[in-house]
Amino acid sequence: MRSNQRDDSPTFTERARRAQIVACAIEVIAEIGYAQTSIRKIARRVGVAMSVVLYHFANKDELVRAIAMAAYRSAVAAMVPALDAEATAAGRLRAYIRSHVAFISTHRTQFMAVLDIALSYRSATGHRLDQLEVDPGLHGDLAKLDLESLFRQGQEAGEFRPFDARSVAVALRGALNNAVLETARDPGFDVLAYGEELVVVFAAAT
Amino acid sequence: MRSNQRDDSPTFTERARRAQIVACAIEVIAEIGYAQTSIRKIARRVGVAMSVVLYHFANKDELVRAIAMAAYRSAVAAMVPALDAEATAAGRLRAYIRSHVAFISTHRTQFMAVLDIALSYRSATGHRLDQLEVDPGLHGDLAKLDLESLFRQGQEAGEFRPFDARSVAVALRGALNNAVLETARDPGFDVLAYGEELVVVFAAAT
DNA sequence: GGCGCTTTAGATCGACCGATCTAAACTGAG
DNA sequence: CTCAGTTTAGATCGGTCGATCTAAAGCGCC
Repeated sequence: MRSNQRDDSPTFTERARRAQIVACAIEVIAEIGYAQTSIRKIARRVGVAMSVVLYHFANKDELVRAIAMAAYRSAVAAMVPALDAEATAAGRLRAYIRSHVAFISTHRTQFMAVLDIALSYRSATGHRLDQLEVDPGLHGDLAKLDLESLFRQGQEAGEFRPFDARSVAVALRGALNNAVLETARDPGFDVLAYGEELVVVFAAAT
Repeated sequence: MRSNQRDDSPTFTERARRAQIVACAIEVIAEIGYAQTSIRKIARRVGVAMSVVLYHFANKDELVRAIAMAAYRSAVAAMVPALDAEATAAGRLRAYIRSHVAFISTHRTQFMAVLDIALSYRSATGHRLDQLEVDPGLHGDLAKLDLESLFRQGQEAGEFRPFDARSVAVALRGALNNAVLETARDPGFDVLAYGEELVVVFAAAT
């Protein structure tokens, strides 16, 4: 029976299974790619019937959302403290790049899976999604990771030259995401050294 | 009957159909994404039976290869002359960025389709492909578009500071590819202005 | 120890996939 | 006009997909 709390608290089994399914789904996506990943293959990896996965997640979209949520939570936990420790915009930019590549190197499969989802996912009408949906509680912390406003703050404080904030943000995000793809292509790629090059490049650029 | 040439010259119908199918495939991929694109949907867009597509292309892979070939050919035709007109490595870097973003803005759907393929495509074992296969005849010109060796040449000539050529190449490729994704997310994104920002950023960085 | 909720396996559904086959329609040279 | 080669439409194949349903098994509480 459920606990005597209000009826919204999940069972122990429920939470463990969901976490197990999410973990296995991340592995499968990182291995064979999101496009080739099916609920059947995830269930096979977990070692249960496919109906079990769809019992714990209403449909495929909800499973994908849970994967993204888990990744965002760990990324925020790794990066936000590093940014909060910096007083200047230039310092926060360095911390953003360094904590980002550090997260990539320590959470490789998780990041690859989420990036693959973000690049592959389309709505029913074929539109890409701007951002994977996350819990409302994460929005505040996610705002701290908005590069464009970080650049603007640095410009207002006179730390940065007056470049186009959006363009440089797009460029840096592209450079960071490409680090994940490069790691997928060549597992020996040194992501941390790459991050230090980015620190130099974007320090000179701003 | 076929022409009196040796038997490898395609019919007029053959070449026209292949070109038509490739063009429609690019449209479909750009609209709904490579993952959701099927031979059936391409055939529907062309207005023929699915078997017609598979009559002109042995299988899906050969069709994808033809799409990539067409895109590479037009990209090489647009970018290589711009690079050849420059005498210095710094000039070639500027020409690379400017001709690249110009190509993106003039061949948007084509570039989006090929990038989508490159990001989505996996081998049977799940590995990404490093590079889409192209005609041997294109390899020479494609080598001129290798950013890493461009950076190395500039360093040997003393034009560039001694940064890690591969890292900066990965960063620039990521920044340029992200321009295509940003355009997909926001059709109003000014790719040419973005390119000028990149010229400034990577001039300062090198 | 039996009851009720949770969780499971397995069968099944309709849909779409890439690929193949057959036969008909088309086309141009003789 | 005839006929061989080219190109087409349409049916069909085996397979995988996400989703649903049913019935049984598991399990904590009384």
